[in-house]
Amino acid sequence: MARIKTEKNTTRKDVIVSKAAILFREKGFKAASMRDLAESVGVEAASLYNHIKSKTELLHELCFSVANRFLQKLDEIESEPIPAIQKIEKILRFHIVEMVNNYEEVYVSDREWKHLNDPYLSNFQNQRRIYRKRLAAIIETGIKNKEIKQIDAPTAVLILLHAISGIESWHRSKQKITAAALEENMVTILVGGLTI
Amino acid sequence: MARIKTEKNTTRKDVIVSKAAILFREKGFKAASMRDLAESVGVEAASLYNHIKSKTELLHELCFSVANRFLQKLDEIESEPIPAIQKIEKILRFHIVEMVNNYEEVYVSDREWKHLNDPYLSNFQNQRRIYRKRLAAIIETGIKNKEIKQIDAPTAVLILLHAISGIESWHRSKQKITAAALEENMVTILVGGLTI
DNA sequence: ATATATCGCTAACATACGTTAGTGCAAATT
DNA sequence: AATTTGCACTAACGTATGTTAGCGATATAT
Repeated sequence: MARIKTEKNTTRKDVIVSKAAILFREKGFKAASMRDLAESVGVEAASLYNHIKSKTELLHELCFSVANRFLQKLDEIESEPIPAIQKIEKILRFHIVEMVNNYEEVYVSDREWKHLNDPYLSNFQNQRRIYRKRLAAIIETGIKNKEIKQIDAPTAVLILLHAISGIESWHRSKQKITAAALEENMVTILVGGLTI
Repeated sequence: MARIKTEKNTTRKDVIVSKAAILFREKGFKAASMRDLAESVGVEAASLYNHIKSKTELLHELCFSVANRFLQKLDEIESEPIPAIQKIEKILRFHIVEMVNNYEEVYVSDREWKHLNDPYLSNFQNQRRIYRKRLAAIIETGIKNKEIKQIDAPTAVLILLHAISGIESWHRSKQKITAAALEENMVTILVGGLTI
C-alpha cells in the first residue's frame, strides 16, 4: 500500500490534478480514463476518490485556475499607464511564458473546456468571451491612437490567442529553439503585424 | 423504415461522413457516439454499419480528404514562379477559405487526428510534419531573398497555421464580419507581420 | 412480374467506463 | 501508548459504448 508521494506544500489532490493535466493533454479529456490516471499516479482508480469528487472536478480545477491567472494578469496590465500596443505585447508575452512553463494546464484549459458541465461551462465561456472583449478593447484604443493598423479588433484577438496555442507544436518538436527565442520570434511577427 | 436521403452524386456514406464531421466538431471524436450520429442521420445506430466499417473509418475519411486537398494545393502553389511571400499569402488565403467553407471537416482534421489508429496515425503525422517543413522552406527562401524578416521559419509556420484555426472562433461568434473581410484582416496582420 | 441486392430494423454482445461501498492498515494526534 | 483520522485496497454496481447477427421490407435489375 504505497501512498501518493507529495512534495512540500502540495496535497495529494494537487498531485492528482497535475497528473490529470498531463493525461488530458495527451489523450483528451474524454479519452483519458480514471484508470489511466490512477496508473500514472501509482494507485488504484477507486483510491482517487478519497481526494477528488469526480473526473469533471479535475477539469474544473484546471480550467479555472488557468483562467483566473490570466484574468488577474489582465487586470494588472490594463491599469498600467502605457500605450495600447505595449499592453498587447505584455499580454502576449505573458501568454507565451505561461504556455511554455505551464504547458499541460494551459493547453487543457484551452482545448478541453468543452467537456465542462453547466453551470461551470457557461461560466467559463462567459469569462472567455469577456476576456476577449477586453483584449479587443485595448486593440481598438491602439487603433484610435494610431499605434495599431486599422483592422478588425476581434479578428486580431483571435489571431493572437490562437497563434499562442501553436506553442503546442513547439513543445512537441524535436529540435526546439529556446523559449526566449520563441518568444522573441512570436512577438516580432505578431506585434509587427499589428503595428502601423 | 425511412432510408437515408441522398442528393445527387452523394452516396449514403457521404451523408454519414458529413454528419459525422459536424458531430465530431461539436463534441469531439471520443464524446460523439455512434448513437448520436445515427440520430442526426435519422436512422438506428446499427444501420450505419451497412455503409461504414467503423467509427474510426469516419475519422480517417475526414482527416485524409482534408490533408490531400491541402497537399495538392501546396504542390500547385510551390511550382508557381512567384516570390516566396506571395506563395505564403496564397497558401494562407487557401487555408482561410477552406476553414470558412469546409469548417467542420477542416476543424476535425486539425483537432481530432490524435484519435486515429496506427498506421493511419503515424501516416497522418508524417504528412503533417512534411507539410510544415515545406512551408518553412518557402519562408526560408523568402528570408534569403529579403522579402521576409529574419525570423525562425518553423515558428512562423506554427503561427500561421494556428492563427488560421482561430477561424473557429469566427464561426462561433454572433456578430460575424464577412468572410472576405476576415480574410483581408488576417492577411494584413499575418503577411504584414512577416514582411520586412 | 420475379429475383436479387440493398438497407434499416430489433436484439444483443462484450467491453470500458465513472463511481460507490466496505475493509483494514498506517500515519497523525492525543 | 491509545485513539482517531487518512488513505489505499478489493469488489462490484450501473450505464454507455462500438459493433455483430439475423430478419424483413423496399428499391433495383432482369
